[in-house]
Amino acid sequence: MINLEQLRKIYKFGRDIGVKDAYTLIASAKSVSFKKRDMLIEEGSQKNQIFYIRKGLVRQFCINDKGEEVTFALIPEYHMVVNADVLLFEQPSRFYYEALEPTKVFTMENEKLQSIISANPRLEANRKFALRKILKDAMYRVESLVLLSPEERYKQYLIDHPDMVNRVPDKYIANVLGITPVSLSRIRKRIKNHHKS
Amino acid sequence: MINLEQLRKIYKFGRDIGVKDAYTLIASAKSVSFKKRDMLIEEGSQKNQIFYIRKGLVRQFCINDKGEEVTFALIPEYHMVVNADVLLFEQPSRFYYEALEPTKVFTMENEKLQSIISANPRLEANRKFALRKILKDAMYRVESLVLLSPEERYKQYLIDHPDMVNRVPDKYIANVLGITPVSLSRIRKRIKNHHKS
DNA sequence: GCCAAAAATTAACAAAAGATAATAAAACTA
DNA sequence: TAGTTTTATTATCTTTTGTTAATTTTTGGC
Repeated sequence: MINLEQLRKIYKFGRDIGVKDAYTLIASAKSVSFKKRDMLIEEGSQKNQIFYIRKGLVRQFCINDKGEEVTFALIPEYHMVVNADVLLFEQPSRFYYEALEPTKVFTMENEKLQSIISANPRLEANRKFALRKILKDAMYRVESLVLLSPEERYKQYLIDHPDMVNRVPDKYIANVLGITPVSLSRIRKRIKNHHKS
Repeated sequence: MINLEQLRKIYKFGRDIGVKDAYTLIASAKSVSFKKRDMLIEEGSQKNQIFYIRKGLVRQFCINDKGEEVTFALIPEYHMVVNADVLLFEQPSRFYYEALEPTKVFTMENEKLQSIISANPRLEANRKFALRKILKDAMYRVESLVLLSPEERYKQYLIDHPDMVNRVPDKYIANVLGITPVSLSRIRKRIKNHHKS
């Protein structure tokens, strides 16, 4: 059972949502737990599912032409997992979504979510809020990739996600920043040395 | 005066919009023309204006710490200009928006746009459509920056924006791709040579 | 068409990044 | 805890990029 305190925390992302509306959503959502290394979404999936991470950490990755895994995003608790391929690009998912930690989510078919929102106009504001958050994150990331050097990008990442570095291997973070693990290791060394002097 | 054919073309971006609704919007929008090098938005602006480019080309750029202009985006006709700083990040614009060609836009205060949409529920679908387009573009760009090398990124850019290369200096495109103009020149040379062999 | 300004290319060098492999450190498991 | 596996670091070498400046090419205005 979920109490009000938890509810408020869960809906941290939805600044404007009321408790009643949150209940409406949660009541219709499936609550699912994933063990470490379980897949939330497989490559090729066409299912239009939306996840909300209550607890845990999800890694979005694809397999490149050399057969290597490339981590594209690290998505922690209080964030949404939306599959852009299915939701926006109307194509099968090119990405896997894997739980890196024991992970608890609420999940719902997008169609169902949309019909619930239609039936509860107050939720519309929340949908807008969630979409804006996703857009903000994407914009912010474009900015850091275009305007910052890899080293600056890593420093900013540490500021923006201070806990992430303790939760996942560096090689995942390297991929997210668009560089190789070897290069990240060198950047870390460089920063350490500059700091000493 | 604007005829129906023009209207359909203008609203290319709004797949689902009806002619009546388009008129509602256009009737309330200001139609503005910019000469080459005019600024649509200045750095520091707090105005929450939305632009729709009917014709022309807009360059979004900022000034970096060395005082150099860095082009962040190139926005051609049939696209929206939204100032993410004001609209999403609630801060003064860090960017300039400059017309690179004689440019005609429709423009409206975001508040006004929102109230018109509230009063015309059919427009809601169009708002969603426009927002999704912006999100798609941002996501696509993140992907190309994270997963592709600069050379691959340039090749993809040529495919996605085949006309852009004839409309703007290469140095702007280099910035958009997150590389220096010198580096882009070398990439172009490399591609030309590989193609020959 | 000529001239001035802007842009693109090239050169030369330094710095950083990619690739691959070897080694060291850490994390996981039996 | 010992042993295995994974991850991080380091080394070596190649490639690419950044930086700065010189040179060539292109563009735009008169």
